[in-house]
Amino acid sequence: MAVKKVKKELDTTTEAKIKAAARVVFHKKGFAATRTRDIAEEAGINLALLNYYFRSKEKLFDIIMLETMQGFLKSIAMEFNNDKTTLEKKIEIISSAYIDLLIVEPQVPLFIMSELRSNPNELLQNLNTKQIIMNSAFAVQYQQAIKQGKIAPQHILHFIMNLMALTVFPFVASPMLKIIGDVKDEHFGKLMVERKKMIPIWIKAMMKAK
Amino acid sequence: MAVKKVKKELDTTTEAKIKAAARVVFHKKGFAATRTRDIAEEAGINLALLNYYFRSKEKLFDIIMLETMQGFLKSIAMEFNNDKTTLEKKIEIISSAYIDLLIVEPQVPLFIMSELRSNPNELLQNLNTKQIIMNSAFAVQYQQAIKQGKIAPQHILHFIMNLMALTVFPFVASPMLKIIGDVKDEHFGKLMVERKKMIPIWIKAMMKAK
DNA sequence: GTCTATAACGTGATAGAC
DNA sequence: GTCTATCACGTTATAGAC
Repeated sequence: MAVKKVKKELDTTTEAKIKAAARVVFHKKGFAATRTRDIAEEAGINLALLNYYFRSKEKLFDIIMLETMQGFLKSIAMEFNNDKTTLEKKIEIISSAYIDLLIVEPQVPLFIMSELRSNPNELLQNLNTKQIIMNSAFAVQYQQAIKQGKIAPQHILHFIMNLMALTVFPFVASPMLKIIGDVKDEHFGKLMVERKKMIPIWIKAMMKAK
Repeated sequence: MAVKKVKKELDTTTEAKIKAAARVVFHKKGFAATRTRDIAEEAGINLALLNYYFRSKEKLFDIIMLETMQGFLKSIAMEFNNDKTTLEKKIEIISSAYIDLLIVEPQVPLFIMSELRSNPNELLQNLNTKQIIMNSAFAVQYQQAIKQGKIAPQHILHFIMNLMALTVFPFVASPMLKIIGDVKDEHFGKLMVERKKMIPIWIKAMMKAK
């Protein structure tokens, strides 16, 4: 059958299998600690194929890194630029969507942050999330709310830090939290679900405080 | 002079120089990405001396890791167990002390968290911070405040997560935040100082919200 | 204790048969 | 496209002179 492969089958392509495996292993161990052999094994393919399709470990990594960053920032960036929703609604949507995302792929934030630490962040410059967020519909609404005295006059970066901190940090710190708090995986999951309700409430309280 | 070295001089010992260098490099790059040669160079000593004093890269790493974790958790653990201070005062002291600490060594949390990710956490088990926090004076005060209706009935781990998130996360995520927010290092530092004042205010507002 | 030289090993990448 | 075999190199660790 010389029929062109349809999209559904893309995941079973050798190339796709390698990418999927690379994603898993890189996310779990980071660039320096993963061996190309780990990826090949995870993908169930031969080591040579990795270089055949992607030329080098680094090239493969760059692809995974870029896609991961895009996936991670896309959800905020989009909702920040949605001019149909109120400030409060945005907070609910973002934190809820993020926690759902992180329950599925809890290693992503730590992966991104630890890789960004050493890398001369050329990769990031390409993601034009930069001014997309600071000039977003959200930013406008935020400044308006301050002018109207609805929220305390705090730098918008504090807001972004706080929102991300409350949603993302527990996943980044989970190994430590599980030990400090002596919490099992299942219980930890329950706490995260609770946070979906609480974070918007907490954030709103914070924004008014001064 | 066969006089025993006094404490002040300990830092100039070869062994101490290696440890100090190892701390710097491991914190910056993590275990997998650092080469013993990097440490030797940073310490200004010969590579062979590293193995002479510490037997292996891994043994040296374990020492740094343990000391770093202890330093990082000591400050919370101590204040949590201080029964002379009120709940509110504890929050102020902890967040302020932490931010001061992190301004000096901003790489520490990311180092700890990324190394903890892969490691079978035998190291952590030794730190008996485990039940020290959950059975602390703070924990008692926290439960009392809930009973007295002073704060919303939320699992104490949520509180710990929130306090750590607000103080620690900006340092963990700083590379990303600097790009998203287009912030220079100097401005970032100013934001962190602002947070010393704000975090206790925010936390108190959150604790009452429901 | 400190150095140089080198051994022993792991890992990324490729050549070449199929 | 996929495999086996192997190269080339960097890195950890040690032997042995000083």
